[in-house]
Amino acid sequence: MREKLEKYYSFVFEKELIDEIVQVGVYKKLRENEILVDLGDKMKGIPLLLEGAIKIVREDKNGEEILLYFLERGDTCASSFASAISNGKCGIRASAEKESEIIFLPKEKLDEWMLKYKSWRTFVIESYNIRLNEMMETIDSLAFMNMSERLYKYLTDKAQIMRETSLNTTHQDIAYDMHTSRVVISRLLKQLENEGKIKLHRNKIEILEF
Amino acid sequence: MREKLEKYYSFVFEKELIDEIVQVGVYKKLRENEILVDLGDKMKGIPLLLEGAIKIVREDKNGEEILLYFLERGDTCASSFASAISNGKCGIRASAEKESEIIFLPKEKLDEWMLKYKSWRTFVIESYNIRLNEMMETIDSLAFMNMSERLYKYLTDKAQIMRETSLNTTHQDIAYDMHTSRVVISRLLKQLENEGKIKLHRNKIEILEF
DNA sequence: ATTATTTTGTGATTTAGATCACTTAATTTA
DNA sequence: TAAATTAAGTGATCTAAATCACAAAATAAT
Repeated sequence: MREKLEKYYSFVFEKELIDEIVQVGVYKKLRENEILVDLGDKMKGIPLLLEGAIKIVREDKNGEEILLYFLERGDTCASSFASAISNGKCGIRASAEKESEIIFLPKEKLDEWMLKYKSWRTFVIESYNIRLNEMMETIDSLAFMNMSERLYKYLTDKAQIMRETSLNTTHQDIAYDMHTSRVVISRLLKQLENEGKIKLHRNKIEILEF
Repeated sequence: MREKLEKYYSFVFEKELIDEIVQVGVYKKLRENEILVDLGDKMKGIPLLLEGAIKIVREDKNGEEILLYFLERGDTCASSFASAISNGKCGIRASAEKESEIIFLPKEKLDEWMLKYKSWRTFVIESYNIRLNEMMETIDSLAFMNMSERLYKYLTDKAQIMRETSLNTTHQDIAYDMHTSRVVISRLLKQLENEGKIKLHRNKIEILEF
């Protein structure tokens, strides 16, 4: 734990803060598709992502969902932070897109560290900013882009996060994330393949052009 | 200034913090439609809203825009905070939806107060949370609602923020905010009128049902 | 190997919303 | 008061995406 923490966070946190995190943080390994936070959960702390990729989705009353963004190593879940601090409920679901490793930080420390460590304050504010910007990007795609553009962005974004040039996914899964139908995705994917941007396989999409 | 500050913020901030705000804050009155923050601006501080209503919109490269949310008294602009702290650019435009009063807080104090005042920390985190939640609501509308539902939500939300049951606006203005066309808005408004939810006038929409 | 299941492909149809083109009504300006 | 401008109404057409209804592969289960 300390090793990875230092690898990804030593340029973010002071040494003393890293020491504290090692002391109070709870290491957890998430298997693929494991749910980390569910709708309406009250958070007892926040996760610090060491390795892997976490998908954050929003769900409406009819159980339909839409992808908000992905988290990767170095990220934390701003929504959890919010929920942890204010004892409120979390309006999102977070699930591991692949095997991931996190450190769970107890909420008692969150405010304490705000006083003690400048790097923690910066990290928290930075995290919120990144998240706000991600949300704006999501709004941009929904408001200004057509399905084909959104789809291509989804594929390249996800590939980036997963650190792979191929995605192991089905058309139906993409449709869920983008809140549309499988038929639409299948047709647009075929179109992107004809344009030479991707190559389709069963359960797998190769991205040829970024 | 002190008077309004105490009226709306005395339950939020400690007395000492209010004193400091009075000392370093710059009071500003915004006339209707005045632009407070524009796309790409670097913020030298953040606005604290005393009175009025501020509209926050996002614009894409083609100059098309979409409403993100409104701010009302007691709110601050989280995007500005982000931008001010990190010296980055602001990805939004903020304009006064009606005559408003703000206090401009210099960015030098933002981090200093994080150390000194628990209430300031809470306020900053709370503001971010509120904004994240607003953004999620915006995403919900875009992803899950049809135009008619979005329109009705827009009207009732805006009326709430403006503290009026009638809105002085044109169909075209609504169309800009919702990133659609005037024709679509006109037809849906007529429909809502037929359903008895609103009453249409020239340059004015009465909301009959909330 | 045969059957069942999952994933993908594809035609046909429908629909919300976009776009075009123009009219009518209200308000402002000259 | 007449002309110009701005706001709103409305028919016609178009299109992206949704929906329905299957067929055809690929893979997994028996």
